[in-house]
Amino acid sequence: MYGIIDCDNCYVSCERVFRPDLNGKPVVVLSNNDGCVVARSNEAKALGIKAGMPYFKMMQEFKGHDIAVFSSNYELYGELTARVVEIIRQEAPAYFRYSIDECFVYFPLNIEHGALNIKDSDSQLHSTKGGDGGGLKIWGENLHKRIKKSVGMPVSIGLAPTKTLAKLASHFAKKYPGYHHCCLIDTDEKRLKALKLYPIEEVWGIGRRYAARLQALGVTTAYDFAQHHGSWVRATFNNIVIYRTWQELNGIDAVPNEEMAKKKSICTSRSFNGMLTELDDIRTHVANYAARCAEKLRKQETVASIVAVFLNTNFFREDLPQYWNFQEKRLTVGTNSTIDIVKVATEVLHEMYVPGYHYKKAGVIVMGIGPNSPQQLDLFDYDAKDYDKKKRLDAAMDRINKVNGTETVVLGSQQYTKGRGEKAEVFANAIKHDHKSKNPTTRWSDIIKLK
DNA sequence: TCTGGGGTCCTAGGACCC
DNA sequence: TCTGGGGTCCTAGGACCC
Repeated sequence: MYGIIDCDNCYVSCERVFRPDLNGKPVVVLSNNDGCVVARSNEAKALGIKAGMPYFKMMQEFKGHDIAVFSSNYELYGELTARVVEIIRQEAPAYFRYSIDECFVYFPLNIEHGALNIKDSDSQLHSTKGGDGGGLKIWGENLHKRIKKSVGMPVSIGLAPTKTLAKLASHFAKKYPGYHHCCLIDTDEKRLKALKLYPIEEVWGIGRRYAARLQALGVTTAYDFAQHHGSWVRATFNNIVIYRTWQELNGIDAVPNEEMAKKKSICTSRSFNGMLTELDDIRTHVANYAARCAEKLRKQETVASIVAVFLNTNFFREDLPQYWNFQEKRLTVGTNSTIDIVKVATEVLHEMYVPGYHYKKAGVIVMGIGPNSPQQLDLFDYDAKDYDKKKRLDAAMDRINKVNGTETVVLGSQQYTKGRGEKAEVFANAIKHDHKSKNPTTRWSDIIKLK
């Protein structure tokens, strides 16, 4: 049996942990640069605010409504969701984190004759008879209570024989209060009932394209899809991924369980606050993206041998000339040194920058990722002394930035110079975030004071 | 004026190896 | 007229996820 624990309106719920006065009120959280709506409370959804809606349009359309608005605060969301995962780790026999707000759990159970036979004696579950899986249902309800009480995060829990069915169950847990935040699918009867109530376009693994094709073929619910023969699915789509989804809806465990321990590519990109025309300004941003990529590489103990940069103008501005480019550079030796990656990324940027355009966004992608030890070195061009020096420098920077806060020390090329005599700014300030909350769980200066 | 930022997997086709 | 039988690696494009 699988379970999925899904944080309800995750970012909004994080903000509400320290703003309980906002419970019951419409709340939205914005993307970087306060661009789009990325999270909405149920009240905001009920008003008709759509996901991905540009913030300025929301302000026009919902003028006069009392909507609480937050810039995204990933430091806070990362910390609170880590607490949720820690509780899951304590309560579940096996788990893997799927995204910032979702976590799968796994129970080594067999369903036979409608009863749950618990094989894992260490688990806190109790065997049940009669096919209603009462033990698991109670486990889920208790997990919800514990997370709500200890972290303040409301979660929805779905439990079923496959991950796709568990995701489906969690939607019912969210939608109907009668489930007490936990929905269990442990019989064929419940499975078929759930499938009939579930629109095909909301099935995990069915995106916009497949949904449109299926609907054109007369498939409107998960049930319609599951009822087709497997051979029909294979013949129609000739695609193993959608076939696995079909299997999972029919109760066959088919989607692989891998948790991506190490990223195979790492990307850091941002839209600029406004538009930039000068190479020097863009270079500072790219240096920061590159430095972040290097940090991420070191954190997962890997090196990269390809550094790529992309740069583009503002696609929404049809009145301006458009430019888009992507270029990469391959290195003989993989690296995770901030100095190396910033240097290469800057060189690539120089090659692709064309004056005269209004640039809106850039990004750095590192690829060709491999372990940092043992590492393949260059036979002819290897300076061991330099390599060790950079390694020690990076380690020192990481340590200082961890203890004293991000960007306490950065390379000179990462500093934004405002003008003569003015203090240079750091990366975090280059992004617009007019409605950002504080970080009471990670910064002493923001700690909550009780009266 | 203002429009996010990350990732993964699969497949087909081409280049190359013996 | 007839033109082998295995492989690997890489890339681009298309789909999906949060």
